[in-house]
Amino acid sequence: MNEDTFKPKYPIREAARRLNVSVHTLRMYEREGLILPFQKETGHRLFSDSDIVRLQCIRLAINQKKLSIAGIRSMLSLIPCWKIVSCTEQDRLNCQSYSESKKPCWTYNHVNNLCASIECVKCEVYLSFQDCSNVKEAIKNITS
Amino acid sequence: MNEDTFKPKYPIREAARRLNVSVHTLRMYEREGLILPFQKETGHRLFSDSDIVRLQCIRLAINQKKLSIAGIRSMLSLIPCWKIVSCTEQDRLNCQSYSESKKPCWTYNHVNNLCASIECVKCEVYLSFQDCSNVKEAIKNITS
DNA sequence: ATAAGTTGATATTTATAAATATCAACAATT
DNA sequence: AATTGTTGATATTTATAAATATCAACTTAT
Repeated sequence: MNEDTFKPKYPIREAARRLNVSVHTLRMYEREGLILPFQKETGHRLFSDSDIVRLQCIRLAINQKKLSIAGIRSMLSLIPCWKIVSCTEQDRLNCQSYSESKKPCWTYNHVNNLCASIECVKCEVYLSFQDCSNVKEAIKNITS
Repeated sequence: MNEDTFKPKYPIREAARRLNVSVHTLRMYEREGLILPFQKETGHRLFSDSDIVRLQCIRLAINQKKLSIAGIRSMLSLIPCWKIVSCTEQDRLNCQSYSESKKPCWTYNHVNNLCASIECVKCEVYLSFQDCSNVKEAIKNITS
């Protein structure tokens, strides 16, 4: 976890090569809400080392742990983001992600709350769940 | 939710008939940790109306929401049981379910903690998650 | 210029989870 | 007695998610 862990680096083809999956698969994971890669103003994606680790966790969850993409999405939807970014009660009331729970918070278009002023791709919630099996730890931490 | 919601009633064959699945499938769900039906001293299972509802939710999760059994198990593993049954810190330290997070708490053989003196099948944690999509609500409740 | 990227759609392949269907040997229920 | 239940194992079927492979039309990078 050095200083450029989160630095956008690899074009999609290179990321796919490193993960041994197809380019299409990476776009699918994005469409499904599992990842949120950096995009240049031109629309071209650049993947960071953190993204690679995140994707390795996703691959592990699918191939070894036998979770479906929907299952991973459901797990990520349980991250108590409102505690991590310190939402006010009013923020929560205005948050679709808080009231629903079908998609990870970073897949929503946030309006009228704390997250409206944050880019999800740079948000602590997204960045700290590089490893998708850490959701329970997060729940423990906020309740202790 | 009347007084006999949780009363053991239906033999496995009758439960399977009501849910339109095979008897084997119900046993599989149990082996996978998703359900915990009452068992007579003879080993014969009896399913309650609550079990039927629970199983309907499981069927919905698999067939409509596209979760795998492993995915449902992972979701249920995130229930903050230690808050629901008011574990002490020492209870938590002695709890395999707290330290791991691969199976729902009711699938563990509890020793040296609060749950050692409770039958999981009668525990509030198990009984209150009849609807497996309520995990986020539970997380919200304990953090507010 | 060539290579690599984009979106969006569609079609196919592949892998495998989910479910069913079997055994056998035995016990409990009605 | 006949039915329904138990465990445990195995084998097969079925459904479908996951992944790949295609298009086309276009844009960006080197």
